[in-house]
Amino acid sequence: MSSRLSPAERPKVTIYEVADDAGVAISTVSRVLNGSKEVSDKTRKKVEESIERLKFKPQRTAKTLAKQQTHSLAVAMPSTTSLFYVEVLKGVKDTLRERDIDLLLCNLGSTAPYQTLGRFLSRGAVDALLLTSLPVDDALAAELASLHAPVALVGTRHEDFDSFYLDDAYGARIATEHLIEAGHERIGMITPHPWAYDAEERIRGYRQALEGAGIRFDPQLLVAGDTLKHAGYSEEAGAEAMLKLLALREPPTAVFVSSDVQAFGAWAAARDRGLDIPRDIVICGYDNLKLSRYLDLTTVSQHMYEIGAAATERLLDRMEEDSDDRIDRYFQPELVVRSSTGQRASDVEEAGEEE
Amino acid sequence: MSSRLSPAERPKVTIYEVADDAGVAISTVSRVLNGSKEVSDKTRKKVEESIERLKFKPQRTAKTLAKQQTHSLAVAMPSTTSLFYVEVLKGVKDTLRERDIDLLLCNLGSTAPYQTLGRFLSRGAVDALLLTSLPVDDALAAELASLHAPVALVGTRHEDFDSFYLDDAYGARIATEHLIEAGHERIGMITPHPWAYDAEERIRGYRQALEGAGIRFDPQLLVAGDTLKHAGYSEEAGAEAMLKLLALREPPTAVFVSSDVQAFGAWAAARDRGLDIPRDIVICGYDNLKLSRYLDLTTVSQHMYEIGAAATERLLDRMEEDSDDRIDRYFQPELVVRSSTGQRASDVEEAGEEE
DNA sequence: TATACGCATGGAAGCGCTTCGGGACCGGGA
DNA sequence: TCCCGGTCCCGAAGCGCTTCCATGCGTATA
Repeated sequence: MSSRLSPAERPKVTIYEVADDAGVAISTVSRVLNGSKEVSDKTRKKVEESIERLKFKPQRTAKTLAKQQTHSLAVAMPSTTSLFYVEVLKGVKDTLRERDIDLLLCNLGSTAPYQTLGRFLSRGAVDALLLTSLPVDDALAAELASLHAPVALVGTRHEDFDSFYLDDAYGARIATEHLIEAGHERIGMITPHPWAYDAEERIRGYRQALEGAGIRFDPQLLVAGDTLKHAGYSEEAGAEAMLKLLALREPPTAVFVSSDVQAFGAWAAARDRGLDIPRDIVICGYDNLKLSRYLDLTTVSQHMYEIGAAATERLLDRMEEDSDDRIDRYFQPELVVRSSTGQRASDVEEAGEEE
Repeated sequence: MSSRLSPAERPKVTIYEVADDAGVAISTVSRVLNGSKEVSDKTRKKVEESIERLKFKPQRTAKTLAKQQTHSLAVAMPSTTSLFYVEVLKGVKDTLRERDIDLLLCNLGSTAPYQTLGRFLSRGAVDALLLTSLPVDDALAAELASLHAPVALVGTRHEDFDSFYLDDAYGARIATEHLIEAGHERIGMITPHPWAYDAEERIRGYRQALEGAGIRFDPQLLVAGDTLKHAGYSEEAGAEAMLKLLALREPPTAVFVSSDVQAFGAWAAARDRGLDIPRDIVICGYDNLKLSRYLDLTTVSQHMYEIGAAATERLLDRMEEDSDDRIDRYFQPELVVRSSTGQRASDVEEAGEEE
């Protein structure tokens, strides 16, 4: 290796050099590269040898321009590093595995989602877009349509796009019902910020469950943290909310928390107050993060991994052959009972999906 | 909006249409787009109006080909969704914020790192590459050099590239010393798989500490889990290893775990055996994941967020103006004491970085 | 043997932008 | 009045691929 040209001084090798070397036209080289069958075995072999000899690697960006497709899929989420969205991302990555497709990440941020999304919102910017947790209004729908690329929505719905979403009310209801069945009557709920678009449904489910059991809804028991980060889906906000509940004259004996992340914070806050869980207070989360199994937190599984995978699968399909019909599919949440609501854990057998 | 052409039938608008509309040459439009000052105010305004009117958005891919740069930074890590690397990723994203640079993710996977990395290893594939936890041998160094783009190494070192790495031995030593100071003598250590390239250093630090305190090293107390995923840096592996320790005739009273993730598993395993932490057994982790604060886990901070940010910063600098010198910087780990090693927590004041 | 046809290949025109060389036009100094 | 230098803009040639069309050749058909 040392006797040859160092990479830095090695002349740039393009399809032209390969064509020269093999004594064919660049169109023929291109055909070989793309596995076209209109090439005789003899020439193919010749070209392949040249490619090998020159260590030629086709430049993606040129192909991109010529074919008008980017080999990329963009994923836009409020935060690409929060535990919750990471689950979705895992689903995306695992289905993308082995495909020759670049994954582009776009943090919407909670403040100005459209701004950062903007980069992808023009024809030819990406081949497909996975958009999570962003309600789609008419203006955005028009922008998305102008992409001329498949778009999938996760966590929200719009008739023009493939939608994969959740029955939040149902999830909240089964969680609350579980607490009721465990004998609790004074049940608090920790929500994210009220303007988080998915808070409302969960509150509805919570109230449905109470109502179904003949328990009066007490507004005092419905609290949110003050920290704004991640629309209130944060450990900090969870802790703050829990402290509010504990400060009540008559604190709840059980708390349904809108997310596992908040539940972690709430748990820590209760523990710091010297409370034992589940002896002194019972906690139920929402999301079933992988971590929750190790905290032994009862929670509601939203199958985010599966949703991410399903949405990606669909996008890949449409990238190969687009179709006019739109998927509108919702995933049913599922209760996962662990010891934080009283039951001693005996469910360590859950399959761990690849990270 | 409804009276106009729908986006689908709207004619494709390129720089030519804008030039036509404004009555100038495309080169002039290009100059306006790039803020060149060789354009009179009058023409500039005219062009800007046309751009606005036609809703023109320059196509990145064309620019990419013309300028031979991709406006993208690739991050390659063993897993882009594991808690540990997510911290690094946060650092990357936060420093990239507001920059017009795409973030490409590349999962090395534990099995065939070079294969997936390959896509980026050719001239013009990406503008910069951040490579974590992958030891660089001569062959890889040559490949990286042929990128003709800045490369930063995180967690490993190579003289040809900017390197940001950690003093693993030191971190393991201060953790173990902390356990010793707390009065423990029979101290176990849970390592990842022995062939994990960073395991060795930590074991060395652990032994150094024991030695320094005159405690004999007992090979029985050095264990790893059997699960291979993530090179043993997983909850599962941590749990398995803890069970091995507990099965010893004379189990340890304190355990130093090579990573917080493993510590979570170890913690759960101990808890499931009815042990209380820290009363019955003491645990110290490594990494200081955000979550660890809520578990109240004593751990060693590796400042991964800062490292990710520093490396990205450097790459951005070199993208603007490359330099020949190479950074070789190491970060000193820091002990974070919490209640899992006996002390009652009183350190909830840690600043929470933006996720 | 002449004609038609199919296959393998070459040639050239894009894809949508950047950039360089040059030209038109204007103003000021000699 | 002439020349020179600047400013502002145009035209055209890339960037490295894909792909359509044309061409030449060999083979089957009449």
